[in-house]
Amino acid sequence: MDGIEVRELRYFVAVAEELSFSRAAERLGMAQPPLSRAIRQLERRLGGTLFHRDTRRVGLTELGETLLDEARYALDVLAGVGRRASRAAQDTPTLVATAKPGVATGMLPRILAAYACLPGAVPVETVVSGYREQADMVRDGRADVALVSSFFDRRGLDSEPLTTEPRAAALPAGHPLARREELRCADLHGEPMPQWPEATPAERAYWSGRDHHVAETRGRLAEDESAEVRGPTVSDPGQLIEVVALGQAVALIPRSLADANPRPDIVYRPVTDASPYTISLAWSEGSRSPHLARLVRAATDLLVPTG
Amino acid sequence: MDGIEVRELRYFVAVAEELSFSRAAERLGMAQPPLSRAIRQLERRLGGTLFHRDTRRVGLTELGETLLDEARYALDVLAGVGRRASRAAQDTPTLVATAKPGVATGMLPRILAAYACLPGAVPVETVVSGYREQADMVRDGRADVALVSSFFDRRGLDSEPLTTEPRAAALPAGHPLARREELRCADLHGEPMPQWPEATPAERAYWSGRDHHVAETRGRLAEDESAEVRGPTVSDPGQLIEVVALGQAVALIPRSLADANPRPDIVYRPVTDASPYTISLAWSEGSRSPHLARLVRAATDLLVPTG
DNA sequence: CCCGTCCATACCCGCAGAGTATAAATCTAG
DNA sequence: CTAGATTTATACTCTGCGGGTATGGACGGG
Repeated sequence: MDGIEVRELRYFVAVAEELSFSRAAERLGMAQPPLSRAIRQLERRLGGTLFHRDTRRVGLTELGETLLDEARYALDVLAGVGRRASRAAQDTPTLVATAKPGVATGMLPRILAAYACLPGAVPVETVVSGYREQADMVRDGRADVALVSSFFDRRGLDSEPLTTEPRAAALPAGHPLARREELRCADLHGEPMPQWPEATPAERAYWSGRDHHVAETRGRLAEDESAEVRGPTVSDPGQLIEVVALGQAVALIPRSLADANPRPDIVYRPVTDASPYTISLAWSEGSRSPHLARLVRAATDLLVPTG
Repeated sequence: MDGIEVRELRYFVAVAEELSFSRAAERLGMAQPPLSRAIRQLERRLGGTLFHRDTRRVGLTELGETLLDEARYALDVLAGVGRRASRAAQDTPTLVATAKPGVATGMLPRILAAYACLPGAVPVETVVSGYREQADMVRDGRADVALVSSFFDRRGLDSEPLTTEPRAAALPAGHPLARREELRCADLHGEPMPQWPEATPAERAYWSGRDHHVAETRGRLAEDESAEVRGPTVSDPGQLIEVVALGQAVALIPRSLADANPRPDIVYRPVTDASPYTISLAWSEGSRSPHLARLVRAATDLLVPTG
């Protein structure tokens, strides 16, 4: 009846990810029998089974699925507490900021410069993060703040929008839609759209113009599964531009990305009803550092002139 | 270097709350020496001291203060995972909804009735919660959804606004400000305002009209410490009305509360620039139960007609 | 049909965490 | 100023639990 053990959660996540007790045990650096016992113990404590085991294959039950999600979340929170506390214990307090390479790169130095001018500013370290990794880095304490772009997973984070801009369609030069001056989301629905690897359904909806601006506020619960024509997979904006130029896809991109890539073989057309592209500053809900608060204040004062 | 132990967090919170190792040990049902050791070990792991101890008095260091906050949050998350998982393991899935007695009471039955009509609806249990306790109940898994009113601590919760209404000033009948038709927040700043017990700074700012609608979006970081005249302490809306009627204070209340209490000895005047009073449905970010999602959908469809 | 693979069971061990006794330190009372 | 009370820190012991090893048993592949 006493609270759950983190150790058990870690074990459970490992088994759920490997779908094998022996592989999970190896990954955890332990033997398999104690792992089995620990999972059994967790199941007894919860009063339900987490895995189907037919001595050959291991699969998650429905209960296991939901616990997996919750367990990951809880472990992130816990790791974040530990990391932030460790860093706060150092005698010279420091902030860590992160941003993905690309669109938002220019913004971070300006924010940090503005912050550095404030009295009592502490040193800020900048680290680059992989695509869509920023939110995780903030959640688990590897970073204090991140520049994130819509769409991102808001769980566990507070955020403040900094800039917002309309989105445009990037079309190969000869494309029929290029003749029109303005487009709407529905016009793009039959077209092949570039795919981002490991994108969530909500992210796919946003980048294909099917999110109906619901995704912005409560993405996890929103679902729009209307059929989508999937184009080639791309993993950075440069690839995306190339794919469009080759006529393999049509993309819905932020205006600034269009402006940064003027090319004769691509035409950009505003998409009037697409939800806008927003860059936000995000930080952990768990953290109440005054230094962090000042950095956030500096960023909003700089980019969202009060009015 | 390995992640933090929950046991350590529990111990730390106990000591931080009791500000005494021996009392904390008693509360935890253990002896005092192992507690001291555990805290020392935690301090070594973090690389900083958490308590000032002069063998007579124990006090939190700055690091301790921030860790206390984070630790409470993390423990809530963990407890929530455990409770939700235990409940999900029962063969008959159930949802638990909570609301404070008072303003929002009438709304919950309507939501639940609308939900109950849906196919596949599961039984919903209703529990009442103390004032401002709803968010905690959702965080630590005692409830799945809560009707919460601005202002509340959003950490760890997703929420969806259901209704929003302007706020008005409640003034004793003979009050000078009662002569004017409309007021602004600044007009109230010199007046004594009722105090809610254990209110956070952000809550005090909201109820005294000093939040500048910043509190709505990022309350934790907002601070407005301009001097406030504190009136008598009240713990429910009925008391608040009485206190105003007796001429002991002036209050900033939601319009519906004013409408529900027409009295000859109180006059209500709209406060045009006060941030509105919002009732939201809140649930844990950690949870992805489809039943919960349907309940949320039912509530929003009922109260926020799509348009 | 046999062998390999993978999970479960049985049993043992070591250590971390908890208890007891006690010292050291500081405040209070008189 | 001193004696007692209170509270944290130290020293030592012990026990329970988490982990390891060996092995059994079930299923699938060849």
